[in-house]
Amino acid sequence: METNRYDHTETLVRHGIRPTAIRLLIYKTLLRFHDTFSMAELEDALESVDKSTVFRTLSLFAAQHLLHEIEDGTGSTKYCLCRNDHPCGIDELHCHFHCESCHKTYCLDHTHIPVVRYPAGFEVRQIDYLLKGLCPDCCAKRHA
Amino acid sequence: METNRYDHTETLVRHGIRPTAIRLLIYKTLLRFHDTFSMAELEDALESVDKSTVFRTLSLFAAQHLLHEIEDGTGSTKYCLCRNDHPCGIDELHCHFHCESCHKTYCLDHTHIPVVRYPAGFEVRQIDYLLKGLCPDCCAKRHA
DNA sequence: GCCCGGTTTGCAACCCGGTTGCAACAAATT
DNA sequence: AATTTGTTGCAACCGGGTTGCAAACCGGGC
Repeated sequence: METNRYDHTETLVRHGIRPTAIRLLIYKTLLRFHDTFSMAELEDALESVDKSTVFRTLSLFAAQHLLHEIEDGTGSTKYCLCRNDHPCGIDELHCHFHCESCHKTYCLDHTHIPVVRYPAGFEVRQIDYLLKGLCPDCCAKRHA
Repeated sequence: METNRYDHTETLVRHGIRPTAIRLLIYKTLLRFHDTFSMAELEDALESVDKSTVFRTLSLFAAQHLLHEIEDGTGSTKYCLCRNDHPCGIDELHCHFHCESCHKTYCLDHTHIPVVRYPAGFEVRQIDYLLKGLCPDCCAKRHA
């Protein structure tokens, strides 16, 4: 629908990103992922777009604070939508959960990262908080 | 000194690791790192040992809970000594700090990982807590 | 409408940390 | 000593990520 298309252009522009056709396509496609996604997953969902373009677009989106980059311990970076158009403060970040069985990484929206007391002298800019274990689906499967 | 050598054999055996010469050498060498270290750093400190041996030894040490594996967002796994000889509970884990300037990763001993309230259904086995920013050295340099 | 410079894209090649198969070797078992 | 099991080095591989380069594209000035 037209309104959507317009919204997406708007969104990119608001983040200082030139809204090319491919960028709009990539943005539209990544909205299909509700939790986090990897570059490879996005590439698969975008048969016709080159890997390097996907890579550069994701890097750009992340640099412009349209996406968060997440390390989930698998060695492959995950991405998720950011709600803000500026570098997020620690109080604006949420926790993530990585399932050791299905390897899906969840955004725990509605959580805030608890702040630990750390030694003086460190200047903290960001905190990654990653829970690991079994997700509800995999817990259920195990008992089935 | 002989006592040290004995201690190291003891340590490996206590963790269910056969104390071969190379493993003792690797263990002795990794004790030189006070915070965390990467496989590459250890390899450099061990000119004569093959990369695959270092890799397999670190994997073994981690599996036997002699080492912790840490993701610091650089994509290269870091290791640090574990004080326990069993899988650590969440209350036995400490936080880490990764300096975005010098790329050193610190163990914040004496910290405990604060536990967040997460949705029901998830079974949490482990938590990674990673602070990022500037370490004391790099803060000081910046103001110099 | 057309040209120009800067930007974006696709392709191919590369990098590098990590990982594996295999053969040689050592150590434990009989 | 012979057999079995575990360990090590070597070389090759893997895959995610990254880069150089040329072609395609876009937007502004004429």
